Amino acid sequence: MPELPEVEVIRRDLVPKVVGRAIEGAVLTAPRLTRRRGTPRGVGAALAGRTVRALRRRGKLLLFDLTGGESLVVRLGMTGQLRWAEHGAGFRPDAHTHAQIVFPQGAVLYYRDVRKFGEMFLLPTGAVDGTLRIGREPLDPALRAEDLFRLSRATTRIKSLLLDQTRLAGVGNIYADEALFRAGIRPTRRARTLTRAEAARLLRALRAVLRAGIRHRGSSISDYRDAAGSPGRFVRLHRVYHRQGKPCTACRTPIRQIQVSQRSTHFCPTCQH
DNA sequence: AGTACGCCCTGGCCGC
DNA sequence: TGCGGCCAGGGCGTAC
Repeated sequence: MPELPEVEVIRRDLVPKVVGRAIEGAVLTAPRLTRRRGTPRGVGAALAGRTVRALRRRGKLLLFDLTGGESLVVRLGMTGQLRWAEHGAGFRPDAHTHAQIVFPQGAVLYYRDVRKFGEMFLLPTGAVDGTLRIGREPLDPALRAEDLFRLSRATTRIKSLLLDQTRLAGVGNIYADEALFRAGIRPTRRARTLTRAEAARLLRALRAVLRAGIRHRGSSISDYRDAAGSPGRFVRLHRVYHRQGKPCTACRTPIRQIQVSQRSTHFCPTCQH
């Protein structure tokens, strides 16, 4: 389940591999992968001959900025993986491998996605933000506590608000639960009940947990792998996610699991208010 | 407009 | 051992 930290790890791994290199050709074999409205057939062929000018991340999206003024947008969904291979070493494509982007000297970037929730499409580079209605970057220093306070003036529960990509980009189920625990805020709280002090605490906790996630190369619950195929280590440092019934790291109260907006949600009933 | 919810997809796990 | 059914959840489309 790649969220901001996992996508950032993949981005950092791939930058030295792909930036400045020309794509020789690309084959996209799963029609579902290019299901986005307006995506022409033959996206793969359209990539041939273009050079990757930059590799950026916006929320959970990877953006390959290409010569020709367009960006290849890759959304990994739940189980999407980008895997780098050189001379056939590093990854062998299997039945769940739905795309390959071929670079010079036998290097290939594979896209593998068991559940096919992910997608790929091309957008004009300058139109990415406008087209995708994507929210603020939590790690952007320009985002202030006051901004999060204003964003949270909504009746929805704070957990759902954190997951709303049009408000805040990149936060998924794991990092939302972990950030709320570290901020001492119950996931079921109505967002608009948060005080300025709580919004500030939440932003600090969110940033800390996202940075720790990147530092430990992501959270591998089941499918997440980096570009080299290695799992992340951050799952060992989770304090609530998937720890239901286990003692809270702060007070020993058993961690509870509930549903919030159809998402499994984990929290400490003693530490979070 | 803002919020809620079903659905897409597959593998893994649980219970019988 | 086999198998049906449920669960995981990111994000879109639709309903309210």
